[in-house]
Amino acid sequence: MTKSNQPRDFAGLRNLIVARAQDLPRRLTQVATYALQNPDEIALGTVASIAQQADVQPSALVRFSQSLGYQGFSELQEVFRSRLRDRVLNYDERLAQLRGHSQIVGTSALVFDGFTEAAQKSIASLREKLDPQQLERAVELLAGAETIYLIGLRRSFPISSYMAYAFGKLGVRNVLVDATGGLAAEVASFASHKDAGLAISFTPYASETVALAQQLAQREVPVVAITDSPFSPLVPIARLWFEVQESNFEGFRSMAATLSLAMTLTVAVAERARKG
Amino acid sequence: MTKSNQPRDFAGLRNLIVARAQDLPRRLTQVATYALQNPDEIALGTVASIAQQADVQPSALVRFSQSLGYQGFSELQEVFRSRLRDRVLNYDERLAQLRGHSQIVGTSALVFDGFTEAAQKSIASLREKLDPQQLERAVELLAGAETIYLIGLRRSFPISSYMAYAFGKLGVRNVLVDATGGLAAEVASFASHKDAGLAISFTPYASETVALAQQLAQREVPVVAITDSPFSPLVPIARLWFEVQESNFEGFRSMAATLSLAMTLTVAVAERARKG
DNA sequence: CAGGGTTTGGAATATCTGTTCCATTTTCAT
DNA sequence: ATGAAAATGGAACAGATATTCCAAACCCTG
Repeated sequence: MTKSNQPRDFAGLRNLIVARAQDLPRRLTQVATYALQNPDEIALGTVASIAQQADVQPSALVRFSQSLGYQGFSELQEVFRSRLRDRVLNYDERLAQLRGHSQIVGTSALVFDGFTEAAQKSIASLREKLDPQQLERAVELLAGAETIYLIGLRRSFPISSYMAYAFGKLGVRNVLVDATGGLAAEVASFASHKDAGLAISFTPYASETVALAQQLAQREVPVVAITDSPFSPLVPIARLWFEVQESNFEGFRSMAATLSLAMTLTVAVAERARKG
Repeated sequence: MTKSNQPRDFAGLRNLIVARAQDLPRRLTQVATYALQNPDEIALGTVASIAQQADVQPSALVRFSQSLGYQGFSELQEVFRSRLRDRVLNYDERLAQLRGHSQIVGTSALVFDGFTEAAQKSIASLREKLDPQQLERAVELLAGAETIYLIGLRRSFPISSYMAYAFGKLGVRNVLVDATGGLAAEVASFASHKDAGLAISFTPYASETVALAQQLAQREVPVVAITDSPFSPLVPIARLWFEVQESNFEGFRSMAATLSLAMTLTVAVAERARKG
């Protein structure tokens, strides 16, 4: 017991339970079956509530956890919770998880693993949340503009600069309002109501981005925003806005979902503009 | 208070929070923002742990819940938990299921679907192919450099500009060699063998990128390359190179995998450099 | 700038939760 | 059938948790 190889991730624990289930005492097998069939209950319930539903004593749950090598039920429950949690394991947890898998090849591999997982999760989550009609409206709005003003600084600059490049290739008139030369405000002042703006900003919202978007809005230029919360300062300014929540690893936010949305907007707008 | 219209489902609660957030006291607004941005933490954390992460007092969480009409925090938490229960599948399971069926509404949704699919595929494939030892060597090489010269134009510019931004934040000396002002060649001529270059280029390889990388290599500056084929003109120049094959949709290449690799390099290099 | 109400921090408290322990029952080898 | 070992139930306990409460700080309004 306490073999120190207790899995920290759900997949591993699942395998362990399946493997050990048959040569466990009767009550504990009962717990094992229940656990695999109701993982959400294990994750969210209390010892008492789970025991009642699984028709065992609370102590059986603790014993079950211990027989799997965990210190107590709470430790096992943490693994079930990680399955529900939209959080990429951190550095140490990742290390712990890889122990024994014998593919520890270096710390940068861990970082890579973390970032790719964060990217996958971000994209999956956006895919679930994005409202297609909202997307359609945004495309329509932007496609109708004479010129599209792209606003994205700091972390969002890669996104806006990508769009500027791609729009250029696709023959869509656009202006990348960036900070080089400090002419941003002047550039934005050329915009009219026939144009449109696309502002991208995430916590902590760069004040220049917000100011520029505001400037456009005041000139009655419709603005589409990509941001990360309903409380973003871009939201009250924007005609339409998208909420993109990126998973993060070690405090660094993935940008995969935002980039995918940006590419979508670029291509869809270009297509729409060409057709009508 | 206790208006008996407290939502029991997450969507309703979300709307309520968004609506009420602005006319709540300062601390409670802070809680509202945190709650919407970290719903999983609210669902799974304890009052103490959440309070710490949101940087408020535990009592603020209870007050927040009550001001929304709930009896206490636990009641509010139950709603956040229901959201996790309803989400039947976890990310990996969902990822597998997404393949193929997704109800598509408009044509732009189709584009979105295509791009996210391409991004997911690219990341998955890089995850399989990437050699951890190669990654480790690249990190070591770059971390040892006095200054890192970042070369990426056109389509690769978002990547290199992201790295420049992140390196800057992390205190790693770097120069983004871009085309603005036509001074690229001069900038690159400052590099010495104590520095390192990172060149990013994909088909059709921008001639300036290749030329700049070549210039660095001739000055005995070691160059790490990110490119898409063993036949890339960067390969013979580079000390080390990564092959990143991005899936494409309608001829537009995803950049998700490249971006993930770029983020990995940035963070891993910064960490390595800090340690020595 | 004074005085009212509101908001906030932080300690005190009452409740709930996981865990332990031990007497009782079951199981199984002899 | 018998005794030892393992498993089980259930109550007792220790610790953690949500909640309450009150004094201090903070805003406004007049």
